[in-house]
Amino acid sequence: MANTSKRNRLDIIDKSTNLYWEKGFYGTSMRNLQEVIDMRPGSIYAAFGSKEGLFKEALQHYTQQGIEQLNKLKLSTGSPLKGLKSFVDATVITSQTDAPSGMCLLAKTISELTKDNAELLAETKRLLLQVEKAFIITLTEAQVAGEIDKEKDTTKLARYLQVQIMGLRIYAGINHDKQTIADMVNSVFLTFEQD
Amino acid sequence: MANTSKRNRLDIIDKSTNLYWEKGFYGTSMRNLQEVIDMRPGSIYAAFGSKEGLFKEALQHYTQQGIEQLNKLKLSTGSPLKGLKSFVDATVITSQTDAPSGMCLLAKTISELTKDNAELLAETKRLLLQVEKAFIITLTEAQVAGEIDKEKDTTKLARYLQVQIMGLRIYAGINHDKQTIADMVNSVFLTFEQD
DNA sequence: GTTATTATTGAACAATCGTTCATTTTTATT
DNA sequence: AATAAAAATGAACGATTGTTCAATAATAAC
Repeated sequence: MANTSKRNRLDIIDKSTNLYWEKGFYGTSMRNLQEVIDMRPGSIYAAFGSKEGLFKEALQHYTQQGIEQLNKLKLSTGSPLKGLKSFVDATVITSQTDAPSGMCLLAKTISELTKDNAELLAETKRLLLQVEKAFIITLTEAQVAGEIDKEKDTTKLARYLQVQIMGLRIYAGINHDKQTIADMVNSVFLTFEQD
Repeated sequence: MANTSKRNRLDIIDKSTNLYWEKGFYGTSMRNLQEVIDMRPGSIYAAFGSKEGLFKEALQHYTQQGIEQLNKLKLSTGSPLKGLKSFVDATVITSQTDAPSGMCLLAKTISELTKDNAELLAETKRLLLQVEKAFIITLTEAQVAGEIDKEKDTTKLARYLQVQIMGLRIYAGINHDKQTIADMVNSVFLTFEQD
C-alpha cells in the first residue's frame, strides 16, 4: 500500500474526508486531493482505485468517526441521553463553525448524487441506516437508565432524531444565530423527556 | 432577448430549473442545459450572462413557484392550515417520486455551494427566508381562523416547519416507505393543533 | 424594399477534468 | 552488497469544462 512509512492510510483518508466534506464529491477535483494529501495521481489510484473509491472510504471513515464520538460522549457524561445531547450539540452547533462544512456529509451526499452514482448512493444510505441503529441503541439504553419513557418506540425516535439533525444543520446554514439553533436543539430533547 | 417568439423566457428558465434541481449546480454542465433548453451557448450567455446568472434565475423561479403553489392550496382547501398541510404533503411525499429531485432545491444549493459562490449562497439564503415569511403569514392566518393556538410564536413555528420539511425530504431519500414518511408529516401537524 | 438593429449560431478557446503508465525510487529479501 | 518486489512519481492522454466572438439569420424601422 501507498505511503505506509511516514503517513498512514487513515491519515490520508481523514484529510480526504475533510476535503470532500467541504467541497462535495463533484466539487472536489483529484488535483485538490493531490495537494491536500500530498500524493501523486499514480499513488492515489494504486491505493484507492478511483475518485469514487476514495470517496467511499471517506464516507465510511466519517460515519465510523461519528459513531465513535457518540460512544465516547456517552461514557464521558455517564448517561446515554446526556451523551446523545452533547453529540447533537457538537454536530449541529459547534460543527457549524469548526467543521469543514456545517452539513452532515452523508446528507450532503444524498442530496448531491443522482442515479449516475448508484453505488455510492447505496453506500451512503447504508451508512445513514448504520447511524440510525446507533441512535436506536442509545435511546434504548436511555430507556433502561430511566431517562426516557419505556413505552416509546425507539425506532421512531431515532428517525425523528435523524430528521431533526439533518434539518437543523441545513437551517443553521441560513440562520447563524447560535442561541436560536441551541434553543431548537433543546426543544428536540424536551420532546424526549416529556410526554 | 433570446427566443421571444416561439418559447418564452419563463419556459427556458423552468426547464433549466428542473435540470439544476436534478443534477445540482456543479453537476449540470452548460452542454446539458443547451440540450434541454435547445439553445446555443451564445444565446444563453446573451440572455443570462453566465451559468451563475441562469442558476440565480432558476432559484428565484423555483421559490416563486413554491410560494404560489402554497397560496393556491390555501384557496382551494379554504383553510390556511389545510393548505399548508397539502403543501407539505406534496413537497415531502409526492415530490419524492414526481419531481426532478426529492430534495428542496434551496436546501440542496445551501448544502452544495461554498464560499467560492458567495453571491449565489447569499441569494439562496434570502430566498429561504422568503419561504419562511410565507410560512409565518400562513400560520398567522391559521391563528386568525382558529386552527392554531393564538399564543404560539408563528416565527418559531415557521422555523420548526422549515427544519421538518428539509429534514424529512432528505430522510425520504433514504427511507422510501411512503407510509412511514406520511406518518412523520402527520405528527408534525399534530404538534401544531395540540398543546 | 432597403437599411439598421437585434438575436442566434456554432466553431473554437484555454483551462481543467479523471485517469493511465512507463520510469524512477524506495523497501524487503537474500 | 546484490537482487527482487513494491511503491511513488509526474508527464501525458482524451474528454469535458465554462465561455467568447466573428459570422449568419431574423426582425424592426423607415
